[in-house]
Amino acid sequence: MTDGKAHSDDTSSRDRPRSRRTRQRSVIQRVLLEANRPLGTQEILEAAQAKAPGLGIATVYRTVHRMVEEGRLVLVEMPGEAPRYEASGKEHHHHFRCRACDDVFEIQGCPPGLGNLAPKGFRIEDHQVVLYGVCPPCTGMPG
Amino acid sequence: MTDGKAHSDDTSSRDRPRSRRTRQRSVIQRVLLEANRPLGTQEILEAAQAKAPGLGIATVYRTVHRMVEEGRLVLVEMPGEAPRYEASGKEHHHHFRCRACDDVFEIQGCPPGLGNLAPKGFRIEDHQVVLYGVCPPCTGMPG
DNA sequence: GACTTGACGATAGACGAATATCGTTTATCA
DNA sequence: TGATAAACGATATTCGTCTATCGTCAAGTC
Repeated sequence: MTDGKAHSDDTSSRDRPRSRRTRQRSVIQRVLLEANRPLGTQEILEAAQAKAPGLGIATVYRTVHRMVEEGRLVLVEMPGEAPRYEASGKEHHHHFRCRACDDVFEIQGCPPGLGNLAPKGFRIEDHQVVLYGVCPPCTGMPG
Repeated sequence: MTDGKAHSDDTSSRDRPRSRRTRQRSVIQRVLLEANRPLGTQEILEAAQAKAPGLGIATVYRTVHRMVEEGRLVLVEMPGEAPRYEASGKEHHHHFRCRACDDVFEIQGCPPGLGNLAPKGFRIEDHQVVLYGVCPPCTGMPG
């Protein structure tokens, strides 16, 4: 290691000042961890403002970045759209995007045979599957 | 039809002025149609400038948009990246993105069972698969 | 309660991508 | 070949997202 002195006892929190539990931060964290789907910054802002009026967009970005660094949140990118964030630690899964409400949902499971798709010579390290359609609420179905 | 008078003989070219065959346009079209992979605007610009020095980025955007409208090009979006474009009319396929050179390649075939992934109530209309890894040239392999 | 400083909200600025503008060039056709 | 306007290159402007700044607020601590 090159830097990281003082109270550095963990690689992932090198010399960051001690963090405080503020109302805004708790609300944003709760919103993200309780949502069972990835949220964008604007969604986070609106959901959080319902519980903490006046909360600003800068705080959303600050908190989200911090949580990503801490490993509590993962970045979810959908083609052609702004980043979303979801709680980390979940099982391997993919996403479904509703074309009616634009929400993104988690889809458990993974299609087999993905590793055999690419021709010889390609080294496959990872993959991402995105399903598009209409979610249950938007089809009028209960669930 | 509501508008479209004069020389309108095709729905897809309603009242657009007659197009001209210019050097720039031919070069851009050739670059795109001969590439066997989706290209971004910057890639298109650089490849086209090799054959038509001085060609500007505005012309790339103009030509690409026109070709998309004409149905000769389709938009290819990868998560978290700027749009790419590829020749249309190809069979259903997906893409592989090399993490070494950032190029995107076409992958024929499609994993089975994608329609069964989503839970009951979700109506699946479409899907997209993205593979990540290292392409043959970047692994040092011939092809 | 008072002090220290991390965190806040507001907002200006940065940034990359895309579009609009405009004077010049040139494809097309009589 | 000359007239017309489509297309061009350069570049200013816009746009959405994200970051930096800064004065104020308040969490944590003694």
